[in-house]
Amino acid sequence: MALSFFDYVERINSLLRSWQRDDAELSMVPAVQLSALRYLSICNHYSDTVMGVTDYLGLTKGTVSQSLKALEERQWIYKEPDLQDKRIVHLKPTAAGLAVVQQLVAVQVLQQAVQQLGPELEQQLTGALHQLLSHVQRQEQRKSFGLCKSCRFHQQQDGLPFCGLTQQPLPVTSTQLICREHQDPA
Amino acid sequence: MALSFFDYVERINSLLRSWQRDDAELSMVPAVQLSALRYLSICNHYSDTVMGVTDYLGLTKGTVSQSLKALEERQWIYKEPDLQDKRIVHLKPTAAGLAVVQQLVAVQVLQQAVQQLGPELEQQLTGALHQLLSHVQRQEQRKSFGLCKSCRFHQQQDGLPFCGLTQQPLPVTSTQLICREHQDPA
DNA sequence: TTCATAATGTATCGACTCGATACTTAATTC
DNA sequence: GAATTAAGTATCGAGTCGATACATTATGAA
Repeated sequence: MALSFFDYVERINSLLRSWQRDDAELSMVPAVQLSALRYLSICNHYSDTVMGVTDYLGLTKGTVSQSLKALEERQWIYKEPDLQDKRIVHLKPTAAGLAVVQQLVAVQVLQQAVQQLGPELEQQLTGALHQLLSHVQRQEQRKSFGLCKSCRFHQQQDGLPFCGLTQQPLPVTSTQLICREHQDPA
Repeated sequence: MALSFFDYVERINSLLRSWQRDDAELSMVPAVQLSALRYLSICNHYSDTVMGVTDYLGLTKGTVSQSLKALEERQWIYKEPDLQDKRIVHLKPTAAGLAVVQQLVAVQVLQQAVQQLGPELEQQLTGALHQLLSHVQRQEQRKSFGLCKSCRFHQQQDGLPFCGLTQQPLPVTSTQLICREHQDPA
């Protein structure tokens, strides 16, 4: 009997915790806040809301609302009311917030370790993970949070990216970000 | 730019959280307690202590001591003092505790999804993860928590398993479990 | 042997997370 | 226009978590 995939995930999680605790600057920052901050740095303009973070992190909106409030007090994000829907607030990382994301030790160490695998193994690893999540999402009816450009609603109109779900043109930068409405092509 | 390995890990973590919260019976049980319980169900007799759990989960011993106390109150584990070292207490899952471990939805869903990948992809995935953790462990001087039988101290003596580190014979069942003293072969 | 040091584990405290509940405001539907 | 739905906030209690202090037992050196 060998270690299961679940065991590896648990092990990696423990390592992530350890790295964060050993980080002199960020050890006092709750892990959820950093996860939310990182999400906000890689999600598109349809997804940078309280509910977006809520779905992504798998928590309740009350909990998330509090963590985001803390992030705002740290001045790592700021809020911007939506122009169309007055219920919605967009959450955007500040320059300081982005700097924090880029200094996350966990991301750096993992990235370095992945690179040591070499391009083939890295390809196999992320490919298998992608497929795995795809299966899970299909079976469980969960959101996939995939890249905008890999979405079944992603289109081109007059040479510019366009979202077939919202029927709106897309900022070019959005297509490289993840979206809470993402659906794999059939 | 595609999703990074870190992104996949974060995504899987969110799913794990969601599954646990949706679990009718276990949603009230803190995730740390379940992680500790599962660890105790797959670790050998050198590792089933407060410090073993502490190292594995990447927390402090005070925190872990509390969670284990809660597990004991649920009667999912029981304590057994060490015969040689009177400071040490061994933590063993009860029958009820083992039943809980085997009903963890997260483990089941992930296992099912991995199986859908097929044997080759599964092999690639776990192989890459194993190598990845190996690199990380070497660079960061962290514990690897690998399988007893894959340890550089694992030996045979009179046809029976033997630990070269503790200089003690090993129960046959231990060799299939993970150990906090595990070291990869040079 | 004896005394200092280290290791395992527990107890307590305060800051914080997290889910549950209740609530406000705004959009949508009928 | 009323009912319903959705986004977000506020508050509360149980529990996590790190820090600190402490008790007990091992270990190692003088």
